[in-house]
Amino acid sequence: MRARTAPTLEDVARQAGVSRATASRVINADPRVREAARVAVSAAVADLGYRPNRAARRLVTQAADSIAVVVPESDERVFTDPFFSGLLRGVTRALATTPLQLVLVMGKPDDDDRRMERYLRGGHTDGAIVVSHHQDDNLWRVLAETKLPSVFLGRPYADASRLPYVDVDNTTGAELAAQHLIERGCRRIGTVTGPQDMSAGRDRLRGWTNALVAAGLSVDLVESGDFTPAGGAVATRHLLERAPDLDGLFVASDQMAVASIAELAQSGRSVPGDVAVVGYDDNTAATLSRPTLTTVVNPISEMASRAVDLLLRVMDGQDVEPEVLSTHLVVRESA
Amino acid sequence: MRARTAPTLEDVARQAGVSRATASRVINADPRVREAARVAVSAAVADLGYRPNRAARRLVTQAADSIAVVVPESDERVFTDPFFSGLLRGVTRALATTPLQLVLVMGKPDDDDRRMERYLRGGHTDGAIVVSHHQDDNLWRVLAETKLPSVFLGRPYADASRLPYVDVDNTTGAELAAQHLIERGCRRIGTVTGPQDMSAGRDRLRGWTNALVAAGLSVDLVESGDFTPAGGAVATRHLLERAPDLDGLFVASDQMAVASIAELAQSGRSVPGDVAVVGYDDNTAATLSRPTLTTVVNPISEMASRAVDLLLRVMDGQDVEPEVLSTHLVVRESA
DNA sequence: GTGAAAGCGCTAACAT
DNA sequence: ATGTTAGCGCTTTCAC
Repeated sequence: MRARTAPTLEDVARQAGVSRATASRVINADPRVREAARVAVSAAVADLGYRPNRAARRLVTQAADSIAVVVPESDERVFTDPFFSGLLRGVTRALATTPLQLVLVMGKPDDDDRRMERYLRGGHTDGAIVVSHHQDDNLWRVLAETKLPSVFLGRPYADASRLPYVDVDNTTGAELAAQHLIERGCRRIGTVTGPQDMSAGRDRLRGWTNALVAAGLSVDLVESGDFTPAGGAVATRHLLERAPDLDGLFVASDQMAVASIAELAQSGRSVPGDVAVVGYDDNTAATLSRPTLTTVVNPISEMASRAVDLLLRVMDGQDVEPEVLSTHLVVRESA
Repeated sequence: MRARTAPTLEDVARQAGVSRATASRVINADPRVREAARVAVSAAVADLGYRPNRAARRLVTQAADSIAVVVPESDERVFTDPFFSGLLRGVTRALATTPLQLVLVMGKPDDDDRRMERYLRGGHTDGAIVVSHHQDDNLWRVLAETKLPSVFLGRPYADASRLPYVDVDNTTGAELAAQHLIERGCRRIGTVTGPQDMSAGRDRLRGWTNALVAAGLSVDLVESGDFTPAGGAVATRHLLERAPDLDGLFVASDQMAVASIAELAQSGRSVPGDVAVVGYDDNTAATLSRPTLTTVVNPISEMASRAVDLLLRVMDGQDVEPEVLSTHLVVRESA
């Protein structure tokens, strides 16, 4: 009859005929243990179904055994935008092979005073991945001060942080999108941007601008969005008022692009017939949309797992370089 | 100058001029402490910015300070289906006012052997909320055996478990949907069901059947889906082959309904002109879809927070009764 | 009502 | 290479 309570390291040691310390060494892969002892302990662990008590380990190592994914956005946004689903999926998968647990920390900075900052400073995690970083977020400062190993997913707005990051080449991505529109024959091309206090938002606007300038087209049709469907709809409406002859549109996120298409339909315009539309992200919204979206791939899951790799290396004390992934366009029905 | 390391209970006690034990009592709201001591300790806590060390507390109380949300589905599904986003949002919010942490446990039972079962048996959490329960999942057995406080979100397939649950009246919801189609004048009405090894799938089929039988219509046009867009598309195609004269369709989830509409369009049929479509869930897919979806409200976030309330009470040793929420139809463009 | 002391399960010096 | 020992920060008897 197996004992009611979970087996402890003590039990393992006794059954293996060694001391607690040796058992601990085996479990933590310390090299200096005899083969025989190693085998005995491993057998005991398997037999007893031993699992180290996390709380006890944390208490003594002062490590949290977890990493935080920090998202300075409302839970509403986080749980509603496919971008974040992809993010969470990537992080979850990358963490699956480690003993690390994922702690999701979200909320606008002002939401609950400085809850996030307190959490980060509290030493509750061994590392952090910061996503959706805005210009005014002082997260990078907190992170630098606490020396908490951390990496940004998406280049931080100001490079001043000197913190490692993984990003995708948003500028080129947006250029690809705009060029596609131009090659299609569009001449009156607008854009609904992402937030201009985020590097992704700015880079995508820059890419769009680059392409239009190169083609000798006017770059006046810019309306700013905030990556939400509602914001995208408003921006599109404004664009239409300013340029009823709009024939091409680059929208900085798929979620906004879907809203744009709805607005366009509302105004009696067909897509891509009257207005060709290119989105950004290539998430579920792109394939669920009618027409399906021509869009730029934003490999969020891959970026997430790369960010985890990077973070693991930082936590290991290694020096790391930022990583920037390349991207490409996926042509579907909308343009 | 503040100390580099976080203040401990010892520090608080010293500053308040009491023993560690008394400080602990104040923090845990033990009634037997003098008012003066209570005030002194509280002041010290505030002054020092003291936060109890979770690991230490866990170690001694043997409690995990966390609850698990158990989803026997692939991470792909969980992070892709808006239903689960709503779930997570509801749980997160309900937990915000407690010191409990959320641990997401997901994966098909066979995915990683019996990882889930091990986790649940391991005593790593103080309670569990089980979502998306299938007929063959033996989770309820594990839960009953371990006596881990738990509640199902969505009635378990077999009531045998005697475990508390919160559910929504799926049968009535589906009836509402079918009745709407009937009142609209549809006479050849089909349905794409949810998985028949889940109570939600069966209840929704039952509701559809009830309504059609009551109206004297044939109930032969049933094709089973699995709540995924791909499954919904296939089922719709089959339905169309069997009944080219289909004029009404009840789809058991919004995600599948969107796929159905795409299939319908593919076959040259308009919605709602040729075929009226009603979905189920009322999540983001419903409003992002073109045409927008007429659908039945599935108040997942509310169910989630109710489930948390229920679980908290179970953890507190109280007896609880299952809760079943009512629902209603939201009429939009698709029917 | 309060303090002293034991101990939760583990790791990490420090011996040997 | 291995055992002994001392805590990590907290709660909880058990005395007083």
